[in-house]
Amino acid sequence: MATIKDVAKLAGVSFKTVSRVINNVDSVSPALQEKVRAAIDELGYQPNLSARDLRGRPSSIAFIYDNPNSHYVIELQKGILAECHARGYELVIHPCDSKADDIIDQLHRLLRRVNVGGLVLTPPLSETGSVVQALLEVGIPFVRVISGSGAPDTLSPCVYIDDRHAAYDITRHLIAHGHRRIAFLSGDPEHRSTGERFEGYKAAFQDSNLELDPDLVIEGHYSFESGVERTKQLLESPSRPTAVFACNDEIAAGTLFSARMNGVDVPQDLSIAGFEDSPFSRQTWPNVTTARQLNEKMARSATTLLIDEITRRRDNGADPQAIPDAVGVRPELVVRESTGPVREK
Amino acid sequence: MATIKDVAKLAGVSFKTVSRVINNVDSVSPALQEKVRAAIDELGYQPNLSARDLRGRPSSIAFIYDNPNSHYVIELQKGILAECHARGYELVIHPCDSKADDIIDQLHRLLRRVNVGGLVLTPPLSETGSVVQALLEVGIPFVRVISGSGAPDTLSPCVYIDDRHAAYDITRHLIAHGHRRIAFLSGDPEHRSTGERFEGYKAAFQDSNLELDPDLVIEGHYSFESGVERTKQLLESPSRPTAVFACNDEIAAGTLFSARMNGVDVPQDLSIAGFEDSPFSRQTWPNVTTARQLNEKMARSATTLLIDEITRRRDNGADPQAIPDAVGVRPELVVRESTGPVREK
DNA sequence: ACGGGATTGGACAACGTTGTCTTTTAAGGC
DNA sequence: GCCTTAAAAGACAACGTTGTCCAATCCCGT
Repeated sequence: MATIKDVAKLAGVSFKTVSRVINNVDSVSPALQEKVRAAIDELGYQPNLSARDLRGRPSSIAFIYDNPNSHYVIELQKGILAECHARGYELVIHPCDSKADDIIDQLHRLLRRVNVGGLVLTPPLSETGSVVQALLEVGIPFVRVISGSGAPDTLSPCVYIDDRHAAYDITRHLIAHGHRRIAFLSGDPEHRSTGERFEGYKAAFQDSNLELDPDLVIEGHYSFESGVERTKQLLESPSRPTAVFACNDEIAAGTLFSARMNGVDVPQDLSIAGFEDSPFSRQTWPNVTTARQLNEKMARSATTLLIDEITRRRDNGADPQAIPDAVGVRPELVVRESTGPVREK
Repeated sequence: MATIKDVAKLAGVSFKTVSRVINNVDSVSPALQEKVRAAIDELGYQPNLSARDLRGRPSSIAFIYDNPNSHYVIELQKGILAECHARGYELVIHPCDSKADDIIDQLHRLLRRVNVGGLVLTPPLSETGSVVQALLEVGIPFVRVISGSGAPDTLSPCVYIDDRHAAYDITRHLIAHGHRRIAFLSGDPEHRSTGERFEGYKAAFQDSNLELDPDLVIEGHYSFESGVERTKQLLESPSRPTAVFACNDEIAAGTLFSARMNGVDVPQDLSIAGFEDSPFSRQTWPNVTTARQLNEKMARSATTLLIDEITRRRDNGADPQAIPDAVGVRPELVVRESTGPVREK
């Protein structure tokens, strides 16, 4: 119920000055700023968002999602809300069916009804061409959270999974445990993620001033069977590794299986690391060390980008620091029982 | 971008008439109503919610929650959104920590910032006295979703789980399979839910014109052990039942265990029904027939109540039909393998 | 004391909608 | 053709905020 004028009265200044303080920009003397802020605190004043919206300063963003996995959605929502709250925005949520044929229409109606400043799109919507196209036409800012690694284009800012650095982290973890002969079990070579993960693996060796043995880099697929078979080869070869970095948890599970079949103890004889933090990594024994996608963090980063973009457009061009096209969020290393130090001889 | 005036121009009427049509009430001739609606459709006009808000017609409600179970939250959110959408409202979501000591303050700030018409409270917030108290003082409408059965008070409209009717449904299900001797294994007698479920059980017998054998009504607790022990007694007694209605799934699991120990086949020799659709009911073999809480439906009902209340207050007192204090949502019967027809002799 | 620049105040419009009036127009009954 | 009534239009204020402009004030150095 407290308005800007109440604040002004309490602070003993004109309501115009209060407005100036709230939107910081203009030149207000520090003394007055102090007084105004004190009055705001005392009254617990909160600017009325509807009034701002009406005046053309959107104070909300939309979160559009279509994902059956409630856990995933809640994590994203949490991240988005955290940033919204910190920046004084509200969130409008809009679950939908990305395959509905009136999806574009739904979005149009939403954008007419509530004056959102921009949108956060998540998979699979962020990868639906027609949706992206429609938003570009409307000219409203939006950010995409992309499931794959790397940004597909520059149509809008993107947040993606930084596979490369995560792979780097995993490899460094193994190196730190004294491993030097670390095999790389690749996923399908045509998948982008495979290449990214390999780059991280390679970089870790370089940064540690270690030589990488090309014989330990094994091409394969993202499957349990691939892990089983390739590991068998490795264990029978003369240049046996002391550790394996599998390109995903499924492969790692296969590696684990193969090791057990061959009487190889994990992690005493062989350390195994996976990637993805899928259920696989917890259903094996020992549990597999892996890298976990930080969905909440990705969502928060996306929201940061979006709000930056919104304010940049409002303050028209004069970008203090350019807003990046894409931001990678580095998955987190999850150390479990499948990796350990090299066995003493 | 389309405003009321655009619609008016297209329909060839004054913008005031359009406003009247949108808010239906006033007297506008059917012919004009038709024209206006056509224009609205053609333009895809959506009223600007911020403007309405500002004018004192809140067009959003808040969903306040604090629950670690993401699945539960998503289900509720889905139900609330469905109703909001149908009634032209938007949703403001506010996750929070019900045990934070500034929780009341958080709510106050929220209510100042966005002009919500009311709130939907879910457990555990709906059962936090200080929160309910604070909202009453503010005088804003709110609805509570209550986890227990029955409404605790009349401070606000409530939505609760209709245990009684669900128990009725389960008992009727057993009766329909030819069972006449159906034991009732109660939970802790001091729990409200136990009494409610017993009432449903009793009513099913009455409606079927059957006599209820008091020897088959066994007092117990909401525990696996209680189920095991009480079932043992029952199986050894001369008046053995052909079916058991356990007050929750945990008891039912105990009953199942006891039956197996005594060489009793389920469901051939004994049908068993539980209550709650907890993980227990799916982890046993055979899976237990039970009653499932419909969270989405509860949330939707709550939202219906809330929006009804908001509009009632706006149109000031003149309540066309009174809004109920409490609405029960009847859990759904989930038939699984643990219940079947009475064995032929 | 005077000019100049920074700081603050005041007046006003605008955003899109609804509520309250008053006025015009149309329709229907004698 | 006149009166009554209902339907529609019109004018205006209001919600809280921001933006634009201009006037008023203050502090500073000369």
